[in-house]
Amino acid sequence: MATNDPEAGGSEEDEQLTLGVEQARRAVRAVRARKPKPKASAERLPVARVLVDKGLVHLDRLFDYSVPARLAEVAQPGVRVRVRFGAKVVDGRRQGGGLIDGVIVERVERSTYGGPLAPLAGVTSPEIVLAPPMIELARAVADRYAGTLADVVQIALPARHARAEAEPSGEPLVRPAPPPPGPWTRYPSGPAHLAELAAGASPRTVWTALPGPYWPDEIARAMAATLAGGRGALAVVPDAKSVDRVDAALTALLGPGRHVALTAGLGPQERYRRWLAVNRGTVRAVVGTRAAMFAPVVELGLALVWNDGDDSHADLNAPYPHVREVLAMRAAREHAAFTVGGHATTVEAAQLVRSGWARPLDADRAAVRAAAPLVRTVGSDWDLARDEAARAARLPSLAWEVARNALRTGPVLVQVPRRGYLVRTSCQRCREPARCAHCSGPLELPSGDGVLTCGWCTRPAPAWRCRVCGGDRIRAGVIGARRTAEELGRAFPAVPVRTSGRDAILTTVPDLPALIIATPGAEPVAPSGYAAALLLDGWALLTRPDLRAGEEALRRWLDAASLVRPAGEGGTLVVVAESTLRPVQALVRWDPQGYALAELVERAELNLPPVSRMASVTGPPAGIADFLAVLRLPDAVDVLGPVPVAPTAPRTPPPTAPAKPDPRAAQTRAELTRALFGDTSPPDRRPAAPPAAPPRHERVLLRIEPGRGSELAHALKAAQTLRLARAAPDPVHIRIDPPDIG
DNA sequence: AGCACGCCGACT
DNA sequence: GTCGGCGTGCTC
Repeated sequence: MATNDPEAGGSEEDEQLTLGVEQARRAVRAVRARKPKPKASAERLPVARVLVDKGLVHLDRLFDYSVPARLAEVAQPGVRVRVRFGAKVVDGRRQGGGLIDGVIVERVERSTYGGPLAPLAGVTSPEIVLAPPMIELARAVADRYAGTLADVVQIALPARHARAEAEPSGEPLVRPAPPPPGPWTRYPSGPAHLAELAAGASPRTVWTALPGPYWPDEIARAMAATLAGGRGALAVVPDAKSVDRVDAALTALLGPGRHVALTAGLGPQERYRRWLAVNRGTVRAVVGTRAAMFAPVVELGLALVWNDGDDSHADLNAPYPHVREVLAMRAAREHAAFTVGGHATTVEAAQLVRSGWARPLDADRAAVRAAAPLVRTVGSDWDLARDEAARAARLPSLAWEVARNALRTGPVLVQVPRRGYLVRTSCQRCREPARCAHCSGPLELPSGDGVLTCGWCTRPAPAWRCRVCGGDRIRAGVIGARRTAEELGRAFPAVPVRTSGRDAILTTVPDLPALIIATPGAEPVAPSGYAAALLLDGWALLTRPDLRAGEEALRRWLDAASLVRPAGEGGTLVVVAESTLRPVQALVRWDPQGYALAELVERAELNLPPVSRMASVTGPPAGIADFLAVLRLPDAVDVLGPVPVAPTAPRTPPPTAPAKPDPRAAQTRAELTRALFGDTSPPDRRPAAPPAAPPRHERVLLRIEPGRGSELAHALKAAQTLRLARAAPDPVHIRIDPPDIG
């Protein structure tokens, strides 16, 4: 067994020390006196290609090292190594160069590098942490997102913890028996789907989950069926709260110890311990939050993502891979089944069905009707509640009456939008977001009485007309806050009020009359369902400046509505939004698929993602100009902009932040900030100095026709690489599938 | 990123 | 005559 610790055994001096101090000193002197003798290399595949763990420098290159004979066996592809990097060669000998970490990507017969190879300094551990299939996946993800292999590996590999590694991982598991279908019997093809998984088949499905509390159990059963077929299963959910629910369902189904939960909240040791159990194949079922998308499940049979529209599924680290995309890539590469599930359907999921890549896994209308609450709408023509306090809370009378009745039988959920939705323009008459006639970008109204201008291509739109209703009057959106929620308490003085939001998230509430006020995503679960839910300020969600505003609003409503009792048990939902709006209609009809499909068709007509692929490039104007000059685009790429970007962070971190801030995320946010604002000099020099003009930054959007996204990513990466190689000033940031396009 | 080598001003 | 400015370039 080779020595594992490079500090103890990596250098020649140390090796000699085991012979005794005096002897060693003599040996060292002798070695130094002698001409440098080529050390014996491994006979087979004497060259290791190493991904070195060093920032931007190496771009996307691997570095070749010779494999000393003593490491020939242990230096397998996928092991962590220590190498000297940055040494200088002075008359045939290398000098200096620090020891840095790396991972062996492959072993080859000969190097393509012209110069002399340095030897591997040591193998950190014989554990194969990045087996070739995982490296190939990481490379594919890097290509898809125009990022580097090193960045993706950084996301995929947890930090090593030596003590966790020294522990045994337990015994391999026996296959469980296939689970009974349970709640899957509510879906016509549910039991058959489980049977397919258990039989080792790999169906790809877009699962529209019935409302109600059964989805964690349904996920657990799909995973258990996959285990029964002798394969592994991976489920990625948006937040720790959801992990806990699926975790509990898995434990109920399989007993303890047959699966692991991977969340950001774990300490380094426990995280690595669980990850190793997965990597070693002793545990073959994983549920986790987004970083788990790379969990090295042995013989993956099912990759599942729940609620893929939730923005915490987009990684916060460059190159910002998305769980749905990564899992789809894994399923395809590893011949595993794939499921994207949720109460809502994203446009991306609809596209998977429409393209034939996946098939729907739905319940029929009768089952939907049996499970969903009664949905009622309150449009703009509210009559305010007659009750004095409800009036003060600006509560529509319908909402007030529904809540008052429901509070006799159980808790009532009140969903209020979070603060901070931006102001953008929409049609005065029909509320359709105003879009540019040329590129479908969002129209913005500069402060004062400016001309309507496209936020993407900067074309003015003086003669705008709504493309839906033909209206020509613009309205600027404003937003309501959570103040409404506080006032609600006064409208129902006898009822306990609890809130669940960003800072203090409740997971469950008792089945007792109470008002539960929550922001989207933070809704607690009531064991027997809420008696009613009020979705307030729906229009504020809908006028958000986001391409996904409608989809997002519907998704949040459906998630909240899924916590309400079925209509048959009196469950009622009141949404305060115009009943003529498409997302509202989709909620009333409980038709998320129909909505997503219509949205997809429209996106296709407007050349918008996900039908077209988009990328954004952000940076100082000089950097953008240079980048565009260097960029060799394939034909049929639209270049939209550049436009100045507002000095705001592109996206707020998800509300699922762990108790301890993730330093990696923080680092990235700092990086992002730097990228957006340029190098901010310390502001404390002159306390009285007027605020410096914010450094200008620009963003350009690039759009390519469907099916050619990889060409765009490739071109962007090539340009970025070229600029980085010559250390061009004014670095720019590339983002594929930017989340914040108007 | 570090850390070298590289070719032009003020010093023992 | 040297020490040293950090401008360009490489790291297997």
